[in-house]
Amino acid sequence: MKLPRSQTQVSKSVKADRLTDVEIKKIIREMHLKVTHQRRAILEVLAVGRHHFTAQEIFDLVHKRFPEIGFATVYRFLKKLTEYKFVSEVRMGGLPARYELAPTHHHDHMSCIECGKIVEFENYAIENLQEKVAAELGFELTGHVLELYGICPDCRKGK
Amino acid sequence: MKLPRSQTQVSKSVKADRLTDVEIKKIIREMHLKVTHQRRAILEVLAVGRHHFTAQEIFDLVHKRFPEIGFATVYRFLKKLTEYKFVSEVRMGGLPARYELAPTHHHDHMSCIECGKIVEFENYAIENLQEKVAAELGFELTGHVLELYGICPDCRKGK
DNA sequence: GTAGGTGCAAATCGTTTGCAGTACA
DNA sequence: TGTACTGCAAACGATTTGCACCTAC
Repeated sequence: MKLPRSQTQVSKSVKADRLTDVEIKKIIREMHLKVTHQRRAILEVLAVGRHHFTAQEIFDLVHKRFPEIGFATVYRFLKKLTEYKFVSEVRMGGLPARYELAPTHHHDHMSCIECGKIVEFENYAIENLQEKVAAELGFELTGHVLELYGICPDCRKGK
Repeated sequence: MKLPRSQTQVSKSVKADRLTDVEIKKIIREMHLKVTHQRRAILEVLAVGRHHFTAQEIFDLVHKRFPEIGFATVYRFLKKLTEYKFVSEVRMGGLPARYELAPTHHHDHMSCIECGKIVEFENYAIENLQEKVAAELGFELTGHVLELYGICPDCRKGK
């Protein structure tokens, strides 16, 4: 196998950036919830670009189509989605939580401590070393959390 | 195979569980702040056992000796201490932040998902790779969280 | 003496909850 | 039809801030 120049891969959205009506209904029904237009709209928003959205951002986007929607609805549904692992919740420092549609592939996060922006990455060398560390400690590795914090290109320029 | 000089170090540091008056004054003065009894009390509390305390816990403990102290003082000083890296702030989920006197050596954690045991380790290769990843993403790295989860030697045997 | 520190209370911010009305199955 | 869902507003908990009074230097 040919090794790429860098072992770090920034995940590009090779994933579909929208969910079909059928997929949306399936997700909601799997949680034993009723399919409402608010919930559909929230899932549609989450699928766009598969970014990491704050509850506020999701609210704003859904609000454009359903001006009557309330924050409570957004939070309540995000909580359910998180419980059922359909979305993953990322919290950084004191910043508002960010939500992303559960990724199909494993990845870690690099977050900007100033603006909260999150970039996904995958680094095979680090993953391998984690296995090695666990083995040296006599552990059977079952999972990990790796979050890098720093200042993103934009915020560095902005200073 | 014989394990070569491993890059993974299990930390065994024996830290003092109290700070001397001189050390406390030194810390405060390095931040260009005035030495008040409130600030001394907060540092003394943080040194006890070197646990991870919430602001509330620190407040409670200091409050026993200085019933007049306010939350604002605790938070304001913790913020300064964090800025100057004398304490590290750990935030988990939506839970209140926890503060610990900055350990002399950086370390990460490997936790057993069955018995909860935590082993500290330090792996320079991983640390270096994290720097590399951040650089590739254009970020200035300021910190990270690496938690490995798995089953410890004892629990593996026990099965 | 004076700049900086303090306690208090009110303000803020993200998030949660109670409730009365609404809509999906 | 009935129960789950919704929007609203108020409640919440952690943290921050404004301000008049103190205190270390």
